[in-house]
Amino acid sequence: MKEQKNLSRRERQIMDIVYELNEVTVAQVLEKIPNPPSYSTIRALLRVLEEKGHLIHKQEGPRYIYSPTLPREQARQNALKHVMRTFFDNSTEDAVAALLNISEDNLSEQDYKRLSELIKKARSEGR
Amino acid sequence: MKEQKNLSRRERQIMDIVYELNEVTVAQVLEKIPNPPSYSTIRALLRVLEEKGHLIHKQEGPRYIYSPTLPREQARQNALKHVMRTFFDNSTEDAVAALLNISEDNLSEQDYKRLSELIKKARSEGR
DNA sequence: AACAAAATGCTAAAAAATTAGCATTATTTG
DNA sequence: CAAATAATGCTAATTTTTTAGCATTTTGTT
Repeated sequence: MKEQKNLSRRERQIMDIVYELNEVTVAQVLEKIPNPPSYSTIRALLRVLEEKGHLIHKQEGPRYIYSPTLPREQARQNALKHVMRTFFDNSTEDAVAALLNISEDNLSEQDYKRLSELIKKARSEGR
Repeated sequence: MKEQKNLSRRERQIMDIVYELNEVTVAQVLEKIPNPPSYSTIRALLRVLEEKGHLIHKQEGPRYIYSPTLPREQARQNALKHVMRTFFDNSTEDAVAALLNISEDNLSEQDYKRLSELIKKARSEGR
């Protein structure tokens, strides 16, 4: 039950891409990396990640499609928790405030309404 | 204006500790690491991080005290943005929902009230 | 069916990260 | 103030990561 704290730099970069896209081919990973190494390199890393148990692949036509073994929901929870502890002293309020701050330009009246609903709901369910 | 995407495994681990504690000594870092390497090793890594511009140190009595060059507020924003993109498709709503989900057991009536306030405030300021 | 294109299998080398030891200097304490 | 403690300076070696090349196999196309 231990987490993927043990990822090297490139490995983490690739895992992030995998979680962003949910499923990836070698070519997709290559595209997503700014100054990418060779195709070979990506393959090697995906293979390593699979060996370590972080990815699985299925064959789809001519190519492999990789996806994470740890479901996105769990991975995102872990990620959030980590950020909460590292940067927000586990303060939900501070974290939400920062989220709103980041997003405010893109939020509609509708969105705010939904957010209020979320809190109302959590409040009632929480006790 | 580029970020600390280029941290190795240990480097990131150490930077996280630095951000969690705001200021650190070698000994503190050592304590915070589960299966820690030697004192020497931590020192070497802190030195590297300083060379790379991620940390600065001041002398305090007999020892160095390291702190991040990038202010916590900025670092936390970057971290949140990254999590948002990687795991939440940049959906503020989903992210807030996940935050509430993680925290719900620890939130008081008071806390919910404050969260509601936050949203109300953002809503009015947002336009 | 044959050829071209694109994928994987396997292997090995270069680069980077991680580690620790010894010497030296500063600080605390009895 | 002398000894012990605890810190840094410097250096070097091991391990891990990162990289890429060549061979082979599979797929798509004419």
